[in-house]
Amino acid sequence: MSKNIPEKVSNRLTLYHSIMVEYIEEGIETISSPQIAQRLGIDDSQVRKDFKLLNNAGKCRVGYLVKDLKDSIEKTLGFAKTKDAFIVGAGHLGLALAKYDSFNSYGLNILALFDNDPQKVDMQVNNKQIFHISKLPNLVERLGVEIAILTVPRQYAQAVADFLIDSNIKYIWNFTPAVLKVPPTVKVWNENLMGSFLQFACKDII
Amino acid sequence: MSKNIPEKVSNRLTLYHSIMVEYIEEGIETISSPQIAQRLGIDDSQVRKDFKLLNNAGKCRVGYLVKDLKDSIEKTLGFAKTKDAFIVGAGHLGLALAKYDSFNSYGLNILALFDNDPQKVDMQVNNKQIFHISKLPNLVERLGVEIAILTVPRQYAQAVADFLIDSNIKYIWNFTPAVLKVPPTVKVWNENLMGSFLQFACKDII
DNA sequence: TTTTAATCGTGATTTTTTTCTTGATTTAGT
DNA sequence: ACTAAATCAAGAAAAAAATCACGATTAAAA
Repeated sequence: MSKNIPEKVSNRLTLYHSIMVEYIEEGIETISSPQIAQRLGIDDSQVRKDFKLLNNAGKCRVGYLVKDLKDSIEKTLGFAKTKDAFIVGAGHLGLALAKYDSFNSYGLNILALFDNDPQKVDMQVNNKQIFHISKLPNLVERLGVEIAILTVPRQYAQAVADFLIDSNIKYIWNFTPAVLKVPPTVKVWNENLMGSFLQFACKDII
Repeated sequence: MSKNIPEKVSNRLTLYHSIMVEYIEEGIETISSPQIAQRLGIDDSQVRKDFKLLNNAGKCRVGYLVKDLKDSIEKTLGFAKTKDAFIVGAGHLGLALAKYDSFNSYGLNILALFDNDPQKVDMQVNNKQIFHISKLPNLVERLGVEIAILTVPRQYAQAVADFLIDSNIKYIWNFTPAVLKVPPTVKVWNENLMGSFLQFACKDII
């Protein structure tokens, strides 16, 4: 991904992408920036600026080709390039993510889950096996997996993260509310469910 | 929430909050902006600016009082004010969110779940009952619930959202990848799992 | 006490992001 | 053809956010 896409932009790009998928399903071939802008409650020149970033020219009075937009969003966001990942923590959230097929169409390939609960080990979820956590280091090495999706309870988050780092995991998508301590070689992405919700709620609901 | 807290700030506030919780557990009473900044990989003056927004003064050479910071973050983000919500869609994600106890401590109170699958109806999840979706309008009215957390499959998202809106739901926290069409009286918050992940992944993993 | 180093507070600067504006283009209607 | 309306493109302007810089404060060490 040569270009450095700002967080806000990549967020909007995925929203645009969803709209493109919808338009394709409905057989609509072109879409204009005001249409999209109105749908998302943003400015239409914002939409055009974002599309320009994709090097995707529109046609005056007509708009953009839905198919082309969808393709270049996918290319820009790297959907095409599949990335393998492990889910660590086969609790409810872990299982939910394992079943979340959208990941696949967005280029994130969940290979397996890990847990320390013997009852869960060897179960299958959405064709993915749950392994005992002790098997992780070996599988990381054999499969060259760099990404872990962390869905364990908060109190174990740091200890498990340390274990993942020892096992050579390079990227942690952190769904726990803990703020992980990691060395500079490891990148953490905090999925901050409450943060984004509070922002939403605070604006209106008092 | 009188003040209009920008999205990025409220995001950082929840991260600060997690760190405060951790410090309290460890019995540490003060924390400095450089400590926090280093942990999150951001600038320390940024942290101070955010704290200033909370009207929370620090002490030179010492830092801020952890307890005070935690309290004022909670006050500012409205943790104190409990908000009731329904989860619509008792699939894996819906069940996971129903079990996610952090919601409660952040002031979001899940009252019940709804689904159209007769097999799921009347089950209990984390002390919350699953009702048939047809019961929703009545319960919205009786309990005065304004928030729905939407976790149905994408293809039903718009239809279910329309139903929620007819039932007088005012805020939709949308976990589906669909971009909902709603009237201006209804606010949608898109939880864009892939968007935030792609942003993370794009930066490094190519 | 005096010095030193860490830390705060805040105004200035820079960078990033969004919105505004204007002119060109294109389709559809006259 | 000509006109009108919608739309794109792109630069300018404005707004927002992040970073820098530095004086003031304070706790601990010399």
